[in-house]
Amino acid sequence: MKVLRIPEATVSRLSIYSRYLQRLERDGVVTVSSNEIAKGVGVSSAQVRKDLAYFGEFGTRGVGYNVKDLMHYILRILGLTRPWPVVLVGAGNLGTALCTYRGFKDRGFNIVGVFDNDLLKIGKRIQDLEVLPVERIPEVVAEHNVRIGIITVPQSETQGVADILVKAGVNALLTFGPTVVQVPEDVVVRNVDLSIKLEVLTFYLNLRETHPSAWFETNL
Amino acid sequence: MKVLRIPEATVSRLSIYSRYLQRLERDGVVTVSSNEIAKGVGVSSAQVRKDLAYFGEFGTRGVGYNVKDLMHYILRILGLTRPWPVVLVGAGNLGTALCTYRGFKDRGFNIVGVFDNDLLKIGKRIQDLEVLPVERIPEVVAEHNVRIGIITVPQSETQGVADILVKAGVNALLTFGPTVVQVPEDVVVRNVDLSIKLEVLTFYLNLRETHPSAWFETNL
DNA sequence: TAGATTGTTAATCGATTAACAATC
DNA sequence: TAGATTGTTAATCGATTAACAATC
Repeated sequence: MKVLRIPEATVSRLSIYSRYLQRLERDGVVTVSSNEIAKGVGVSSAQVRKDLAYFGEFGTRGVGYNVKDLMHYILRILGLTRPWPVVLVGAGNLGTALCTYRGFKDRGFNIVGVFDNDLLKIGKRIQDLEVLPVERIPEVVAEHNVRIGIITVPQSETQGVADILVKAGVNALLTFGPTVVQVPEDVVVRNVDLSIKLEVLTFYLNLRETHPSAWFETNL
Repeated sequence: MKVLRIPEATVSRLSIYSRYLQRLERDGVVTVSSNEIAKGVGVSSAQVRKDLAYFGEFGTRGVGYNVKDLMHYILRILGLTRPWPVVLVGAGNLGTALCTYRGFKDRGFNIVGVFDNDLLKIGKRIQDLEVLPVERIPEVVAEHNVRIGIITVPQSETQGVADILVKAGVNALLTFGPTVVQVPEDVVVRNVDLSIKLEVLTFYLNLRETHPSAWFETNL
């Protein structure tokens, strides 16, 4: 039984490599070395080769990698060679921001449904989508075979919305804020807590103020 | 020369512990053990004790930690015992979402200025703030002694805005999207790329589809 | 062939965990 | 004193890096 254990950091870096390769391709570059990729994105060349080695052999010794091919391989590893329909629950400011965020569409994420339970928001148009009541989640998820849900409702409602999405068949969730949601173990959840991000900054600023900088070293 | 090397994960966890402690305090809990904190936030109790041990001895052997005291110690470590003025550049949907996000104010982050260079947005009111032209960044940063800037402008303008902020005296930045900004080495930058987060999800979904699940194991 | 760069192994580094002496 | 839990050390685990044989 083959066991493949991939560091999450590797997956994130693959995503970064693929963007760099897209830029190289736009610039007409045909071949690239692990060393160039490494410099381009700020990691070591051994790291680049190791990350790729988890998934196969994509280069030519003595030559390097074909930009277009490698980009395509990585996109395939990340599952990005096909579009992913996504539903978004919570049509507040953050939800609206994510709906209009071009970075999603660029990578093949299509928001196919926006939901809210606020009567003032239902019926509103965001881009070319109408905000629908939460009750219609199962219908839209089934229709588009949606696997991914983004939850941008207030913290207190996040668990409830997660339950509805999971029941409807969604098996990957992106949540925001300090919430931790309980889901069946076959559902993947990732969370973005912007306040924690800011607190990493204040920790660092505070440390530098309270202690002479020469005395400390952090890996932040 | 004392060298203190703190894993960034430790800092993030401290932030999580402090929220959990706040909840306990609201519930009137006086004492808590590392084991209870661990269960409450989903890490090991050794991890909790180790994270705290970087900064001092906060507990009583045989008893545990005083909830209120420990919470305060952690907030002090994170630099959160004082308010932090923050400026936000980019008054689009994401910027507006962050301005109205209560999670920031709850942790002492006060947005004291919102800027944009779009004439249609300048003068608009977001909460109790008026959107100001980018030219006024130095003035506001100086007036409130701002150390932290959040950049929510389009990718192509991020570097330029970072330069303006750094020149104005800001030394911590939070950026969004796939951008990597160049800053002097005394400036701390953290980035949130929501698309990468989604790609971690698609990687996982894709892996499960393309390979029999029993054959693989990831640490995602 | 000489030069270059990959793929991979072994060494290193760093973070987490287990275990336990200290001590309330 | 007996029971509990901390603070800390040493062991373990896992990820990164250095180095080099393979090979274009």
